[in-house]
Amino acid sequence: MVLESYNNQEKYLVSIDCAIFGYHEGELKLLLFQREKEPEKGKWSLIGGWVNPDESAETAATRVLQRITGLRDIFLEQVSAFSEPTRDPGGRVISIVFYALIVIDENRMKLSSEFGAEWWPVKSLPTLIFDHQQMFEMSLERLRQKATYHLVGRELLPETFTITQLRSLYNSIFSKDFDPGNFRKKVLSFGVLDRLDTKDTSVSKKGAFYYKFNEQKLNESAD
Amino acid sequence: MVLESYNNQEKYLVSIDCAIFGYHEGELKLLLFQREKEPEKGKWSLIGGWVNPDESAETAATRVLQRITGLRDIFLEQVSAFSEPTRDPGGRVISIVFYALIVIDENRMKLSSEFGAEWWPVKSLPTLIFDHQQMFEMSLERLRQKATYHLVGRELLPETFTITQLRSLYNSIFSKDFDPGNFRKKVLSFGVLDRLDTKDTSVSKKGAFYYKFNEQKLNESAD
DNA sequence: ACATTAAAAGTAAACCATACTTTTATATAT
DNA sequence: ATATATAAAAGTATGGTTTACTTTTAATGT
Repeated sequence: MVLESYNNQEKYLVSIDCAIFGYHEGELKLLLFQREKEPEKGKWSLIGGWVNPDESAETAATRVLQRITGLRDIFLEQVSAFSEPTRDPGGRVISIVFYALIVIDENRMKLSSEFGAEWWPVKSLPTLIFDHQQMFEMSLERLRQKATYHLVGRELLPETFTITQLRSLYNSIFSKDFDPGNFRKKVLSFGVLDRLDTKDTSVSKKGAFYYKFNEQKLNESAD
Repeated sequence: MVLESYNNQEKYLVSIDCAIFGYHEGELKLLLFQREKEPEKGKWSLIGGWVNPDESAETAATRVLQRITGLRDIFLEQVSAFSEPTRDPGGRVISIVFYALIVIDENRMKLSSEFGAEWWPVKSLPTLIFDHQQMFEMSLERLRQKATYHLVGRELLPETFTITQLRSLYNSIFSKDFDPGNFRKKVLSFGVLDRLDTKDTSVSKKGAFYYKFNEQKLNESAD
């Protein structure tokens, strides 16, 4: 806005909320906080935080994510601003929502329990506070869009993985079963995966080759 | 955000900015304001406004749009929040950006000149202030996405129109020439257009049938 | 050695996009 | 009246992609 005076205008609290997706034990999961105080005590919420004076919303989200997970370089994308005047009963707060994708790795990841955070399967979430259910739904929709045009395995799977693991990730993102043969063909046609010489024999006697993302080809094919 | 205290937190000005698209004389156009004061005097900007205490960003955008154009029920979609701390040299302002689609109709539309507003072809825009160029680019990208999966004619064309007019709208949204036959086939396959008995004979001797959107079929096929 | 398992490769039909050609309707000129 | 020109509208042929399904392959454990 540029025409009217900047004085005499009401100011508002601005926060970020973040739908953190991870993939674990064959399921897409969402990281949630349990609320410790009234109102809404016991209910669950997305991870959030304030936007500080020297931060953009993106920077604030990155900071919060790093504090919770201990991880740097997390994939992050803005979903939408939520601004209904009464959306937060505690006061007028405008929240800018992001979704994030992280590799769930208990070793590298800070214990989320220290923040009262827990992973929930997206198929059976608890009741969320305020408008957080809607925030989650919009975030999942965005993730699906992203996963349609780009391979999202690098953000959600360990460094090496089998095509079957990638497929089961996609199955759980889209809540449907992709055909194994067609999925393989499609995924390899992106031309960004390198096949390794090693195999995963834990699930099949034949064994399935491990793959990893080729960063260079990934950059070349970027958007 | 829900955990920390709401006090002791900095508050910010929150505005909306709106990329208003219209279609006129075979061209996609953007409605812009010329800035009357320093800084950036003479430069152009998107239409903007403050978010009032009793309003969501969507409500604020609708109000501003109605004030500028005199029109109700304008199609409006949120694009993104822009929140770089220094994006506005006049102060910390977080702006939520929308794009809107309107039918340019001099009769029904309030003279935009009273606000110093002018229609600019998107192919030759003037220099825009602040981050408004980026706002425009993201808005156009969203419009293209929308137009890919939905027919956007109803929001941008008069009530009745020929397939050729619709095609030339799409040509100008995507800056390319769609094949007449294929475009017709594709567009009619959506199944939301009704052919009228009247024809436009101003451009061809054979004449081209007028079409209009069938609201019911449009609702049934919605998303 | 053989049965078993799931990966991996292969196939055939259906579907859709694209480039291009032909037909049609009609105002205007002859 | 008839011919001509114009662009709409319809049609066609090709190539690529998606989808459902089948066959082959590699490796393990009995």
